[in-house]
Amino acid sequence: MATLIDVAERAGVSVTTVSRMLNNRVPISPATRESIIKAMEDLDYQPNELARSLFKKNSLMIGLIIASANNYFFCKIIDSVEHYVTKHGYKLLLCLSNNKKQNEIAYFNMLKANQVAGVILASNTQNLERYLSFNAPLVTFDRMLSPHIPSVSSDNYNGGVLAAKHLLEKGCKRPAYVMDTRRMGMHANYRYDGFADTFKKSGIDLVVHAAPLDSFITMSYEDTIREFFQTHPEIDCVFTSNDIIAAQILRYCARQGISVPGQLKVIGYDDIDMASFTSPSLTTIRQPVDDLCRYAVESLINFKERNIASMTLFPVSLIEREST
Amino acid sequence: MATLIDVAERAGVSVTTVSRMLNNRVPISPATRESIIKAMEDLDYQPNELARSLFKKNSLMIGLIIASANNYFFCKIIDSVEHYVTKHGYKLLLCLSNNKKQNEIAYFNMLKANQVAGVILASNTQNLERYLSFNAPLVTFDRMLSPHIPSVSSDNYNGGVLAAKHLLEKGCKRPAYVMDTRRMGMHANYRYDGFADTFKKSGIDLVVHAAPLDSFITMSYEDTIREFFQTHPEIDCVFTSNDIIAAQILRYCARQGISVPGQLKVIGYDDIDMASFTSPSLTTIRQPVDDLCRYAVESLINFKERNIASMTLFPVSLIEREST
DNA sequence: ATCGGCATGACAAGGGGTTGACATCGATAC
DNA sequence: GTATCGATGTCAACCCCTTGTCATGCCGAT
Repeated sequence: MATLIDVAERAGVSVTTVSRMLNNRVPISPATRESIIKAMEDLDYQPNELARSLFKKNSLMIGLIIASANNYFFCKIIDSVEHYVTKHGYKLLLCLSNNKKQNEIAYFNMLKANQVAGVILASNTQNLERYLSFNAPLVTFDRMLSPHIPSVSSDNYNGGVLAAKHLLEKGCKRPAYVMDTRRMGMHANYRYDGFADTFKKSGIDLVVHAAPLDSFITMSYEDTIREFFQTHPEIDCVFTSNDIIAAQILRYCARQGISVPGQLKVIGYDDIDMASFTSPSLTTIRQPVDDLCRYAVESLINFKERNIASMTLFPVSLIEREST
Repeated sequence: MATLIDVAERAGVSVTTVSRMLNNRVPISPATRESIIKAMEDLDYQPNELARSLFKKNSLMIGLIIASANNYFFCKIIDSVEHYVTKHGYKLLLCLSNNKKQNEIAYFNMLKANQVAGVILASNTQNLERYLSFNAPLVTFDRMLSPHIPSVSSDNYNGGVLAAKHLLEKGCKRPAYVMDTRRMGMHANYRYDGFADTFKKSGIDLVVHAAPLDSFITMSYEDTIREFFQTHPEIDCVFTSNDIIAAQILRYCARQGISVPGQLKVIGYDDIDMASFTSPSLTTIRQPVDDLCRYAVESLINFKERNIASMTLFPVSLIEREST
């Protein structure tokens, strides 16, 4: 690969001049500028980002640690984060942890070793914070690691409330909540709280059914759903902690001849694309994923002081489709 | 961040010794080794990968250029590629091009500037090769860029053959192929060829319907499907160029009261997870995506000579489910 | 006492680029 | 004619780590 020296020689100027031009540090005469540009093109020159970052003590890379790319909701996050990272001239280092603590720690150390400009942590097992030393800005997505680390998430509690109100309006009396295993620090836990609180205000208790840990990584909820229907044939509506569970419930119903929304109303969470592909299409709580991702990325990039620790919630909305 | 110098000072040895230990260049006495390890732990030291890579003239990064992470098939690729990249001690730089040539070129240059160890190109518009200068190993995924660049893909022609044979066995007489827009160099074009050739041998012609360019990025095929059914009400089976189209056809049929597989048999391509979520579940041609990705990653890592240009095809299989 | 081998140290150069200090030189202004 | 300014050059230090060369000191073998 051509280096700065090659470019300078070919353009007949000094290395300093080329470097200064590339970094906009000083006015350059049109003639010089042009000959440098010509030389760069001739040589197909790309400044070595490694050398640059080494000197500047930061690379224009942002790390995203997330459990898997096999889950449709996570894909949306990856897609959106990549978009904003690139838009701001950064690059995305993607780290898929499978939700395992040792992987998360290893990735985190790797990202530090690569001097990343920031890390978005959208995967974690509990008690991770003591392993992380914070020299790069860090923001967590959908979870709270510690009060000192900013987190972004949708307004999960309200999501639960909206779902419950909607089902109450539709006349449901025997609700259920089917969810991924509750894990400490997850904002998603508030979905349940909002949902349960709202039903309780109407004097209605609900059934809760949880999938095994980490089902969401591979999106395999079939056993959970079968089990759920076998143990709770009486329920008349179900709210799920994500659209994937809901979609699989719809499929289960189709096979078992349970009519939706006639016999059972189903409402999901997230509003992934798949929610509108199912049949019947899925009523769901929409998270503004794109906004969340943008905020996460931009808060890393604009990070100044470590003291702006906080929690940022984005509003959710109910999208009514055919399943309720 | 702590540097090598800090570690050496704290361990009471020379920088040279620490570096040599880290790089396994020389035997180190147990006592020294231990005090260095202790110092590294105390200081939470991570060797600066940038400096390391700069000296070694390569970084342990691999770039994946792909159109989007919003498409379920691409997600599988991303997931799998990340897995193998990490397994071999490399890191993944994810680049989402939206299938736009200028983005691809920009990403490619960025990857070169970051001295990546290799690039997997799974996105491209036509005639890209003249923009790429090859100092890093490159492998294309599902497309052929030029005879000099190795490509990996599934055996698409055979996939088409399998689909056609299966439908013929089921007694279909009026087949259709619904696909993404044909683009030059895509291996997926052979799906059509295999499918059409096989039906032609039985004296049967087929209807072809194509979605607008780039529909696959957002997976929006609704208009295409409506149009297709309006113009071709007579068909009795349909093969699609991917499972997402097929899933949306199933949904269309559910809404329109077209019974599957009774009135219409549907067969997809890829075997993404969603294929088993639909109702009825989807018969499809399975690609061994994980094998493809592993091969792509490992062929980059083991790359030695530029002269092993070739095309590598992986076998496909028909997964029969409920839709046929 | 001598020699060889082992573990380590000291030193310098190098990877590619950035930056500050200071010098140079031609052109413009007065 | 001199002061000024703008564009560029020269030089050295620096970012952090790696590596080759040569030196040193210690230990065990002879």
